Amino acid sequence: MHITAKADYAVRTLVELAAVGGQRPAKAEALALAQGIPHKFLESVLSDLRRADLVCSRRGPDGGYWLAREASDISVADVMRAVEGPLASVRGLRPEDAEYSGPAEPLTRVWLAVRANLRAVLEAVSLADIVENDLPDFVGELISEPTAWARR
Amino acid sequence: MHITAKADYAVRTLVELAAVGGQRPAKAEALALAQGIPHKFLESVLSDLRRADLVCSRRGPDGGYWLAREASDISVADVMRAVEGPLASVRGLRPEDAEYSGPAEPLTRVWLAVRANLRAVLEAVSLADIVENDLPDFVGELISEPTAWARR
DNA sequence: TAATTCCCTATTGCAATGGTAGGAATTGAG
DNA sequence: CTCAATTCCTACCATTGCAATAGGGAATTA
Repeated sequence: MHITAKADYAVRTLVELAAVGGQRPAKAEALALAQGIPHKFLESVLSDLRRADLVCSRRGPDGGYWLAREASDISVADVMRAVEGPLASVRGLRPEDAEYSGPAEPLTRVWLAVRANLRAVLEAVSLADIVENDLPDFVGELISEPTAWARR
Repeated sequence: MHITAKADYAVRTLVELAAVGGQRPAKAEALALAQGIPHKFLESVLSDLRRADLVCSRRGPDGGYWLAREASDISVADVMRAVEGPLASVRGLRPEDAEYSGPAEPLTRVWLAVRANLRAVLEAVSLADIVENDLPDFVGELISEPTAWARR
């Protein structure tokens, strides 16, 4: 799984938005500066996020962006799906649509399990969890095992 | 996470190899036909697998490919790492090398948890498990939950 | 020596990735 | 009404990866 720059930027930007709170709109330029993201590139990310109804925006002086929902109601999975497509795909198809013949037939279930385990993390973690630095317990348990840090 | 054609082909081919058993070498052409894979493309996949010491090969009439190890000793993770790089990366970096500042700091741990959960499936399933259609119990449990099939 | 098969290098078409540039549309302040 | 700030839109660009194809060289066996 490759987390692209776009997805990474999107999550970081929304976390930043969640951190500053929704009182006054935050400007793209300020967000870009805060997270070290190229300003014009971030603008295209933000427009994806707006089209996915994750942020609202206003133009003009005192314009900017703010979260469309509460930070606790936006998961990392929501963000990733907004900027990339589905979380998991096999040769461009959804895992359940990948069909196999012969001895490879059980493979579909392997890909489904992969997606389920991906979702288990990405859907469980909200922007609020990140801002408050209070990730779900099972996340901490997952990475406390030494194998989680093995480089391989 | 996108499972590329190359990775998909690699797993299916090795499963096919595991199914026919290691008595006589299997020819690339036959493997390609059995799994519906373009022959010349499969050859390049097989050469990746050979360089990763997952298969052995011999030329000439009665040449072909066979598994370098027992099917129970090769995991899906092994195969995917042989043809794509590391299982998980963030903007080209390993998750533990992705550094964040400010409120996004906990993100590193989220990516580590994602990788850990990916590995949990891919390292646990061996080629033998697939051929025998006897996947680990927790895989069955993962996909028995209805949310595993939600399209979203 | 001939047939078979793997092995290696090169090339191709296409889409995705990660940006950059410029200007039009909207908004608020004076 | 006008000006400045800001988002919004379209287009462009360079590099890389993806999925494949083509052709021939090297090894192996009969």
